[in-house]
Amino acid sequence: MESSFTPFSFINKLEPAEWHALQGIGHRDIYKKGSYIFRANELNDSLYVLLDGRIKITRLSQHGRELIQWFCLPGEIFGLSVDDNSRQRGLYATAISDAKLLCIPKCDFDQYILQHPRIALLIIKQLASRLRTLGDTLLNITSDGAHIRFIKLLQRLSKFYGREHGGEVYIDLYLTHQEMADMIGVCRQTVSSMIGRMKKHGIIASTRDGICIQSPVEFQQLSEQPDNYLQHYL
Amino acid sequence: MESSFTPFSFINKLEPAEWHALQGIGHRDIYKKGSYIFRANELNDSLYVLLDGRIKITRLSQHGRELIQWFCLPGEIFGLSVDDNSRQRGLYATAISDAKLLCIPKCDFDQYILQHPRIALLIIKQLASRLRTLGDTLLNITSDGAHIRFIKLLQRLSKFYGREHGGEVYIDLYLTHQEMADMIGVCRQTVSSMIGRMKKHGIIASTRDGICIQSPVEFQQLSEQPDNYLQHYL
DNA sequence: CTCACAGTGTCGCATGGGCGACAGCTTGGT
DNA sequence: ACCAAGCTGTCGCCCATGCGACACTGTGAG
Repeated sequence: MESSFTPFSFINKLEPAEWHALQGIGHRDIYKKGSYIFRANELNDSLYVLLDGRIKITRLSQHGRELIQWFCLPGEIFGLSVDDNSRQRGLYATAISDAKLLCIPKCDFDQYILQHPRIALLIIKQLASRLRTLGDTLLNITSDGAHIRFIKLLQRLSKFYGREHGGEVYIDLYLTHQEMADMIGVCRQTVSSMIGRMKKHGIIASTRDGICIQSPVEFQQLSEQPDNYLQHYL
Repeated sequence: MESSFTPFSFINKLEPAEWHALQGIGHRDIYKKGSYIFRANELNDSLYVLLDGRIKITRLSQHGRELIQWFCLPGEIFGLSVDDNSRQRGLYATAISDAKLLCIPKCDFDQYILQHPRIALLIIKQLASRLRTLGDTLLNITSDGAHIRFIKLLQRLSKFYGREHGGEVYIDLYLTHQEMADMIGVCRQTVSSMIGRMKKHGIIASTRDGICIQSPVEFQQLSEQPDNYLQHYL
């Protein structure tokens, strides 16, 4: 289980000795599907490394709307964004499948970093990369209409979770329409109807197991079309 | 000039020796108002510390829409988000007033971090905090209508750049309506008319020098109202 | 097997807010 | 002092999307 991690794995980048030391300062824990690892307003000074399972990181608006910021796959580190003053983070982490975690108290982790400055560079790189991704998403959401938002969502997903096979790209991540809607800030029905029309046009296929982009090249071209073209073509 | 930095200053948190060492690995440079420090697709391996002046960090959509992600004030460090592979960052940094910078090659900075691991913790904290802010913005933009987006923008701005004086909060940052629109993904006219109506209601005052929130408490309450209430009240 | 519930497909309506247009204003350059 | 260029205020039209409603399907628990 813990042997094959994703390309974004933090663990993969550690030397065996570093990884061993890290395990020494944390403890392992198991969370059942659907349970929270942390909540927005909890006082909580831990960091987490996901060993197995899948986590979603979300925010909640005043009015109950959920925004999914990203998914963590095995090997990734998360929970870095505790605010030192309030000791809160404004985020929720929820296990979307049973999950095995390494939990590390923040103060111990800080010590660990001081002793292993190389790791600091990894963390900085990782945070910088998330910052870029999040910024992309923000740009996408403020400046594009529903169609392009959705197309770019699929592109991000396939970049992170995609698997190519015979010219098609499979996204092995089962997401409900509601969840996708929550990632791009549109309503569920809009996602449903976009998927419906894209299926009709043979651009994507969608089943219980995930979504498949049938022609990545054509799909790429779609994302470059102006919004109003898509509205009428689709 | 370089003596009084903002509360978010990176420089302020350095020991004199650390700051001295940092200056040793960088060189100073001056950018005129309106010029780019870096562009999205430039190969560029530098980090920057802003000594004096003001910088805006933006992204550009395919179709020419600009999104302002944040402003840097003196003392802050920026440009951390270079992608190691592409050596690009997808971001623009523009001097919005004449700016004095310390420019540091990334590889030297990495060495510096390895030698001063304490700094790494500062950087991590800083990035985590930006990540939180950006996530907030994203939530705000996906789940709220124009009014609340704008109100929360003013709240963020006053948190970062505000100055309290006699129960009122002054935001000493001159922004055009267009710029504010670019920060929350609405069009210029919408911002203009919201400002107009809020002025009429005596909630804010806006002049050439910035915006003033006349009653922060009342303003806070506004942000908790549902969107449709605001649409009719304002 | 069957019932309950979660997820999906699809209407139709109401409306928020984008966008063009254009008339004042400022402001800075010469 | 004057002009050009950029910023602001304000209309009005119109369309993409949100939202309620409801029927249908698939799946997991008992």
